[in-house]
Amino acid sequence: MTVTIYDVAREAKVSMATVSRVVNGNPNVKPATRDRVNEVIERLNYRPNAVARGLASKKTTTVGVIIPDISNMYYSELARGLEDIAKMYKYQTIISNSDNDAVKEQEIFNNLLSKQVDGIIFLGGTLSEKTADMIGKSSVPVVLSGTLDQDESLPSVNIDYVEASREITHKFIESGVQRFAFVGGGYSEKAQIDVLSGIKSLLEEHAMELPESAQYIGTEQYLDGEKAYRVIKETNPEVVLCISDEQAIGIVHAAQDDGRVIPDDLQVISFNNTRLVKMVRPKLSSVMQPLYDIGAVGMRLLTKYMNDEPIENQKVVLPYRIEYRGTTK
Amino acid sequence: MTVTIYDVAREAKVSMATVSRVVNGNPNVKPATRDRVNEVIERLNYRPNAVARGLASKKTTTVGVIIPDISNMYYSELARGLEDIAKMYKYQTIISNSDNDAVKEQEIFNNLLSKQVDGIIFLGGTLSEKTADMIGKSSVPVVLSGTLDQDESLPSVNIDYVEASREITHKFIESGVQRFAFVGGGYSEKAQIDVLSGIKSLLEEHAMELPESAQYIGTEQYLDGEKAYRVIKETNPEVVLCISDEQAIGIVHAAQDDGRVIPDDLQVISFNNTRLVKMVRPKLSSVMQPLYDIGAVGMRLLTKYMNDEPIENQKVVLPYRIEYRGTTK
DNA sequence: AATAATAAATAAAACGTTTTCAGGAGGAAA
DNA sequence: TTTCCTCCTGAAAACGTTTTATTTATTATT
Repeated sequence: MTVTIYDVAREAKVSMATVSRVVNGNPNVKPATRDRVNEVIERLNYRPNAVARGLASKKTTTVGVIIPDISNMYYSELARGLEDIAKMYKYQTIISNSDNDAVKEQEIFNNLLSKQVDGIIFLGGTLSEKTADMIGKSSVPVVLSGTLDQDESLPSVNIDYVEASREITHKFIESGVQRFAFVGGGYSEKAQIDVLSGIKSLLEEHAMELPESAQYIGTEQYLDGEKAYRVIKETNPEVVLCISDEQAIGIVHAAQDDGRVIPDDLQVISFNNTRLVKMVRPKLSSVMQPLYDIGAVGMRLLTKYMNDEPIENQKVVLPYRIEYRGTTK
Repeated sequence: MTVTIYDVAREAKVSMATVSRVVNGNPNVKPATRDRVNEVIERLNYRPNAVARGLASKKTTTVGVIIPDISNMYYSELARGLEDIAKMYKYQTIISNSDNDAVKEQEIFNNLLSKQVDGIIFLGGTLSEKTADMIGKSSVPVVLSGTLDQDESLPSVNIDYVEASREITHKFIESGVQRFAFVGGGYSEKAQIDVLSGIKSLLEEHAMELPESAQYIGTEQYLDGEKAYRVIKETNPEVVLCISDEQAIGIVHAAQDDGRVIPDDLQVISFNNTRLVKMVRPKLSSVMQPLYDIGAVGMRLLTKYMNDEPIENQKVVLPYRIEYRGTTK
């Protein structure tokens, strides 16, 4: 039925080994033989069975991707970067949604190992201790894209949220802002912690503080942004730093519905930087994260591990840029 | 190093065949034996090698997904639906971006076959003749989600764009609209053709027509929407039907910048229905497509093919709902 | 208690490759 | 001519399962 390497060998009057060499571009084969084999391959329309190949060679040219939610713009952008680079290096990607749930992550991880993937990319806003443990013990290389583990010992690609947060806070303090608010939530727990610590550290330096009541942790969705506004307005903030774009937009609209003028009465800036930021009026000020690149660089790093290339930097920090658009003064 | 079925067999003092039966839940094994084997599996932390399994059984419990662009909200929503159902049926998904390019589709398809996937889901706005051909000849089942082939002979899941388009056009004609415009482009060629045919057929019934100059075909992105506005404004349309949400939002903003009031001076309605529609002001009127379900139902259909279950309907048409929000009167 | 029927277990082949090791064909060097 | 390389090629083992055909153990039937 299906044509195997054996059929090709017989037809070309060579051994399977030779066919295998031709298929894999091994130079140890006489050009004449090579041509003959290739002709037969063409004629029989032979397509190597990657499963058999994987069993024999212990390499599957497949990488696993653990992602919180592929329908989330932030992560789907990362995924695209990932996949492009994977394809460039001839890898296929098995993608699985985890909802950033430790139990599901564990399940997926085991499934991937059972499928004998050559490496794994882990995306997720939080890295639970259990998950970090599992990754640490992994027999195949794992790279974190857009996350960090507690002790930063795992290979990862990120941006520096603390620094971005400090830079923003600094700018607002300079311009005389007195009352800050913070909105986070959803998958982005790590970002949340870092951004908060950035704000707090800088406020502290200026003998200011961020009251509990000016902090809202929700679900990173648009509707949750509207909810967030109702909560934080109690502290009458002049500016709100918000992790998620969707939430930020929700806040903008809720504020407008409440009769506030953006950015005069309230300034808003977000950290996710999906394409959304330019699709609303006023345009959302945000931290430009190189989402595509975070994925792409992560995958590139993983290929290095998989091919035993030398690693200069197991922890990559990508640059960000802060763009002040319409929602800030 | 890695523990194999053979190690388990030796340790449990049974044959590999018995271990295999236990692992696969085959009932022909004495409870006592089963327990003993399971204990050993647990103790040795045995994890079956899916690659070897795939080779021996000729089933990989893996499905391929050919998708134009995972970072596109429309498709990533489908992908999430897909993957959830796949997971439910114990399948893993290899996802690959095609940009809806026939050559890439061909490449991906061959890679997937070489990986011995049990089935393939094809997503794409257009189905080129070559691609349709390839799918027709496929040795594994293929289901189209959100596309149709020319002669509608392939299994597919869709909504009826023609009907939706006619319904909308009818509503506007009733309300006295005289000048229509249409904006399409990007991956959604099939949708485009259907929506256009819907508009035209209904206009014809009312002795009206859609001039060429009121039709714009671009790239489905936000910025392209602004461009689209500049083109179609020449015909001074009262309403524009637009395939892509992003484009539609671009049109709304461009029109506003041009001093028009939405929806009084210009009404806009779109067909993609991503989460975007509720994230802009005024909220975008749109055809509510069950995106998640188109993916989910497609995958369910595929599982039926893969498991030789009886198929009632190889062509599934899912219901849509038209929601008139802020961008229409 | 003997036999038939059924259930449980095994041995070994098969799946389609890669890879290791060994060997043959030529050609160059001694 | 002999010996030594180098370059090609082939035979066969290995990869870790499932599956088929067979054997052995157990239970039911008379």
